[in-house]
Amino acid sequence: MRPTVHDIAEKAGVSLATVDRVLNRRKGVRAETVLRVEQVIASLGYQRDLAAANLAKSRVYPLVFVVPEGENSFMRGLEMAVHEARRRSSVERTDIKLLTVPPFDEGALAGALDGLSVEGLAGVALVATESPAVRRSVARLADAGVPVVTLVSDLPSARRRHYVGIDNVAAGRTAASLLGRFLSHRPGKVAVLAGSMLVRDHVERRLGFDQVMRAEFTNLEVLPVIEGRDEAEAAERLVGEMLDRERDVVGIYSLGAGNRGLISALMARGLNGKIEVVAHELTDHARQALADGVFAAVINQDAGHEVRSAIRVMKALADGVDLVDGQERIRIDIFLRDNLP
Amino acid sequence: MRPTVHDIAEKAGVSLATVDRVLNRRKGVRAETVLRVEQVIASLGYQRDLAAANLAKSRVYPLVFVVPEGENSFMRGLEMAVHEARRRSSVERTDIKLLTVPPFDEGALAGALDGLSVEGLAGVALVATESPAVRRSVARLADAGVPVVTLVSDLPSARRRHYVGIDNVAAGRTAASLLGRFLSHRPGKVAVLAGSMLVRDHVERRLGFDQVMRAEFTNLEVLPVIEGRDEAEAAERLVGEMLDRERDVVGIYSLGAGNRGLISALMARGLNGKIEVVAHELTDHARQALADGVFAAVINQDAGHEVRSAIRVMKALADGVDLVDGQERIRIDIFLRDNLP
DNA sequence: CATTTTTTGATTTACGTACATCAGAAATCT
DNA sequence: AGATTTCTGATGTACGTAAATCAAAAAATG
Repeated sequence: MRPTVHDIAEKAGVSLATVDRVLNRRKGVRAETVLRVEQVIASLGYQRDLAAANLAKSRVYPLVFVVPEGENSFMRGLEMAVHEARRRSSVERTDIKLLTVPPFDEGALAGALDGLSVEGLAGVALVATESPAVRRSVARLADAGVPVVTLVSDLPSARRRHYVGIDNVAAGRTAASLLGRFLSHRPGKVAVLAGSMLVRDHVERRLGFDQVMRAEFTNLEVLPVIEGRDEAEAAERLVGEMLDRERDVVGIYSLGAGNRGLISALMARGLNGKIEVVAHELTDHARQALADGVFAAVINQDAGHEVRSAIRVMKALADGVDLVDGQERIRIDIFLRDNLP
Repeated sequence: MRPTVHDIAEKAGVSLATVDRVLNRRKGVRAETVLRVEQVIASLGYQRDLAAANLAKSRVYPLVFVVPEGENSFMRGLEMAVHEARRRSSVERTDIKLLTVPPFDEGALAGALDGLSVEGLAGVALVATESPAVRRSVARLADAGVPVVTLVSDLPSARRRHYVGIDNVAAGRTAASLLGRFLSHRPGKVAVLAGSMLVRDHVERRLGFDQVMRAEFTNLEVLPVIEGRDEAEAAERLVGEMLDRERDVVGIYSLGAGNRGLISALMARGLNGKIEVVAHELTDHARQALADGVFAAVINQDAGHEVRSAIRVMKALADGVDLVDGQERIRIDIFLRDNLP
């Protein structure tokens, strides 16, 4: 049997009220007594029963998710996952608010964060855009004692408590490794399509991709990055121009969300299947492209997992409880035509 | 606010005791009254507060894991994951027993299951070996109302309630797809090293592998399966003989646990890096082989995830609660040299 | 109709914690 | 020393459910 507050009170020779005061850091206890009680707590290895505590407090966890709006399918999937989680709110004692902000817009993101009333907030999860204003907004929340978690794209060294998402450098390395091996020492050029170099995940993927390309696949020349702002039209146009301009393009790494445009550009030129493409995020279009042989591989992160993980992490941080690390590591999924779920 | 038993009692015009009797299927309530109360429960959308109920009952979940013993590194990892979970027992209200049985031994497994006292058992998770005796033992547990879950290797159509593990056909297909693309239309032979065709996961992986090989990579000839019983020495000897006998072996799919033996056989002949190898399970040896370029890819299932999932599933089944499906889907991890964690 | 059996209500205790109140003890100050 | 402030104890209520007891009411039985 695990020890209870009663056991502590008895062993420390104090009343239940005093134990409660110590446990919940309420004032009105002599330092000396606090120490004695804390020693007993440690010696008994007491851990509060969170379920009982939450019951007594009628605890709910008010959480906020901030996600970029727009046509980006992955973000829409993330939003759906948040709604999904919301349906479990009564069981999980959460109260989830979802905010959407214009993509790649530091001011809007910072503004949304600053607009949050900090009162009783148990956690904030945001898809981060790199900027000083956003860092300041995160710092404000942190100062107010609100656990902040970054989602999908990190903001390292900011005062976020945790990052929920894949290792994007590793994702880029994986993409390069797959592409390089699929092209097995055939010479040629490789193009990279990104959304924007303002979001960290894209920067990191590119970094990882370049690392491996340069080190292992010297037969391939990596062309300058195309920034399609994660919009289908822009991506189609830019990729089209590149394809018309360059000769010997044998591979493309699409590390952002412009997949629909990319597919159109390839199809329009009858290059589908002739160029090896590795893309990110298993959206409907990407899935179709895989099945059709337009994409060779898709690297994915599971939005449902990420949202559930973010919720677990925010609750744990709010409660000051340990995380099960392995459980919160978001993994890189690799899909080929033959392992589509 | 979600409705409580008090709300039900009030609205149904009965006492709390009667509500309790209905909710917990105790006798002593007229059929007519039961109906009325149940209607109110449905109309209010009442859901019992599991945390409060477990608190009142001082509920613990006695669980049993049955895992094959022996040198199989993956199974040892699984065992470690169970011990890890055990450390969280007090928080998760579990009481976990771990049994090990000789591998590939139907009788031993069935015996272990039959030896379990069913009293109050909240769930059993086993790594299944295909056999009528095992099916019977599973049926006995099911009859006694104990939720049974298969782990890693399934026993479909038996009375297990859930399977926790990867889709092994998809894994085999993935392996074939990777191997085929890495060898990009080079002609040659491909060998398959399995543990035993008595365990379903190995059978299914082979099936998926053959499907894709036959359909997409006709340039490659798949050699008859080598059964190494997941033992290093046997695997080394059998693979060695195969390598000495066959010419033009360009790829190997190791779908079982004989990786150490496989690596030795390749090294001894200086074939490391010359033959593309796709293997299963990211053990220490496999990791090293990946880093050294002996293995091209490793397909993995995360033992920690599987154990945690099995526990969640058994608890949910014992409580008659819905699962979050997406959360319990075990994913196929693909590791290349460049995305090793 | 009386008797037995079944059903129901009322009430209480428990689970482990949170939190509030009030009185009394101990320490600190004047 | 008396007054004030700071601690501490005792006690009770609450959270939502489980479970037990006993009495009363209703129904079924003879």
